[in-house]
Amino acid sequence: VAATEISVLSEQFTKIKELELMPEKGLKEEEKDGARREKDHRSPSELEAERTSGAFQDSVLEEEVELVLAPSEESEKHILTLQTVHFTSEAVELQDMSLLSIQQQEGVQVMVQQPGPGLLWLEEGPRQSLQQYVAISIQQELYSLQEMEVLQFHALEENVMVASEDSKLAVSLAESAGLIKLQEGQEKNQLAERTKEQLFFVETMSGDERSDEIVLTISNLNVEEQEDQPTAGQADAEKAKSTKNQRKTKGAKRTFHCDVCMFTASRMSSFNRHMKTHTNEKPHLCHLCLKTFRTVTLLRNHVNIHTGNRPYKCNDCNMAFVTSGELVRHRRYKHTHEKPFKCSMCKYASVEASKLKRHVRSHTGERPFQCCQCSYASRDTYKLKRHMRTHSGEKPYECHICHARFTQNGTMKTHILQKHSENVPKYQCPHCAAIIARKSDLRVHMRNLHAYSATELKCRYCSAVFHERYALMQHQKTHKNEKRFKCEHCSYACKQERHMTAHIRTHTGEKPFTCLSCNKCFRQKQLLNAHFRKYHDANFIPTVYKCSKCGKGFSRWILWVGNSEVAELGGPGSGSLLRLQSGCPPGLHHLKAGLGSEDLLPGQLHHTTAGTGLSSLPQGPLCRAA
DNA sequence: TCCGGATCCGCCCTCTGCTGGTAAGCG
DNA sequence: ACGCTTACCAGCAGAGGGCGGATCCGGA
Repeated sequence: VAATEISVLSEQFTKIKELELMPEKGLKEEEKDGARREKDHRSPSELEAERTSGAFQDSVLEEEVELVLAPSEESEKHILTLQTVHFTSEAVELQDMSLLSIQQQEGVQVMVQQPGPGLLWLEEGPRQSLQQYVAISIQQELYSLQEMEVLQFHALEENVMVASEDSKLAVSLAESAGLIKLQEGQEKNQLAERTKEQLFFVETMSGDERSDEIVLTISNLNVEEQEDQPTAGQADAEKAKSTKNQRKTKGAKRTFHCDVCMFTASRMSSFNRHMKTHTNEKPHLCHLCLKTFRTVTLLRNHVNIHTGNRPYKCNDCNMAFVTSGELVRHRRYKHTHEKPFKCSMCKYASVEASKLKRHVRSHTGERPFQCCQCSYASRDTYKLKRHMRTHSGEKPYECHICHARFTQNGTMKTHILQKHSENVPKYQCPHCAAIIARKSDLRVHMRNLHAYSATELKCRYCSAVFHERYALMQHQKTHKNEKRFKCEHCSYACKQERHMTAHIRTHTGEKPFTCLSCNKCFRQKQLLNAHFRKYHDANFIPTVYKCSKCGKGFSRWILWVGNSEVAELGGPGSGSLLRLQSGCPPGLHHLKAGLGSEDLLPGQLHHTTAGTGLSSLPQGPLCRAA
């Protein structure tokens, strides 16, 4: 319990209460427990005038609760010690009209409930120690006073000159064995009628000479927040302050208006129930999770979550729900397909209003959920949450087979489908033979190869023009086997430009590749490399392929695959070997120029004589020029 | 006080589609 | 050997469906 001292004009309270207090003793008590004792001989209206003058600006609380009490600046007395304490909600009992409730737990706790005119009552539990606590809650904040024995409360109405002595509620803890209410119902009503101001000032003071009595006086109070430390409680206080129970009579029918939210009700009970929505009053406790609720019905629904009790069962399927609302919604989604919320800009309709609200953002472009780390903003909370993984690096989804991790569940499922599943669906391009694993990639394929191009796509080899890339590529393939590069100086022709470049050097005599070791020059880089390895690389061991028939060695050989394909391997040499079907050389024999294809035996290595090359071999089903 | 309907927020999911990096094929 | 092309792939965002849970309110 803190003992914060504030200066305040306080005489008014004593005048209001008409209490006889001893300033000297009050000062002592104030030093001891922060309670304030002082007289004030002015009326509430005078106080209000001073209040509105706004001179008083001292802070009351030490820590998280900072309030500014507004009465005046004249008094230098210390009025109240306030500090937030943890409040257990045990035995909080409020009635519809309750204004104040008091209870004792570990000592004494005083809880000021508002808004609403009505009762002031106190509930007291067993005293457990001499150290008493008085907790005062003003608009959800809870404050504590220490070592208080006698509590006296005084609720005052704004602009009431002097409150009746009878309206005071004096409670002696020694006497209080249970609930103590205002003693006179008539006085309660009077108080209820007159009490309009919803903020209260709580004043504590010693009650008698024995120094074991403390008087709390609750009166009107302007509670203002520190500018730099707004609190939820204060916000509610302001809301509550503006909330007035307005009973308007129109003929025989009365309506009740809430100034906070414009709610109206025709019945007092409805109005009172509504007004509870503007407070944090939640007296119904779930004993399983300690959550609190405003009504028994809400609590009952909540407890059903714990127990698994789902009383609302769907007749069309085996689903069951805790609340009727869930069942109705489920039936709309799954069975009736009723979608009452329709978009005015498109054909979209939804079961829930929130879905329509979310959908409308796709029309308006509204992105209310801003990322705090980049410029991204999303249209709903989930997308922002998902986006935040890009900053945190979180990858919550793991492939159970290869343990690769992913940021999104869908990405992981695609991964499993593509990498670890059989019979993976493929997507056939409707315009070509391409088969692509993903639909989205097929779309990319279509866009790149089959989309119409406004600009003309010219063939590299002729004057043909196309507007589709795929058609151009198909056309250019027709040039593939053409020896379209023709020598200007002889009849040589070839398919590749680089070959023609090398050939031209035979006419120009150009030998641009020079051996750094012996200055010998070559027309082609490969020839230089072979020269260098053969004559200047000490570690070079030439590979020799021997003819199985005569034992003659050769530096290169030919891979013959099946009956139709020939691939040349190996470097230039004095001759060539020919292997019919790779990896199975039961024997080797020479191939001589002019040898017939019938002499080539499958599975055998053959060779050509030096200088003849395979191009001189006869063409046939088993042997093509390579 | 209770019940049912309605509303709201939040969470998680699927489906979809685009993007950019990369490896492999090809010329 | 090199550059271009392209399918493959993970990352990421848009849109929407469905449900969980809390809350409010009218009416019985």
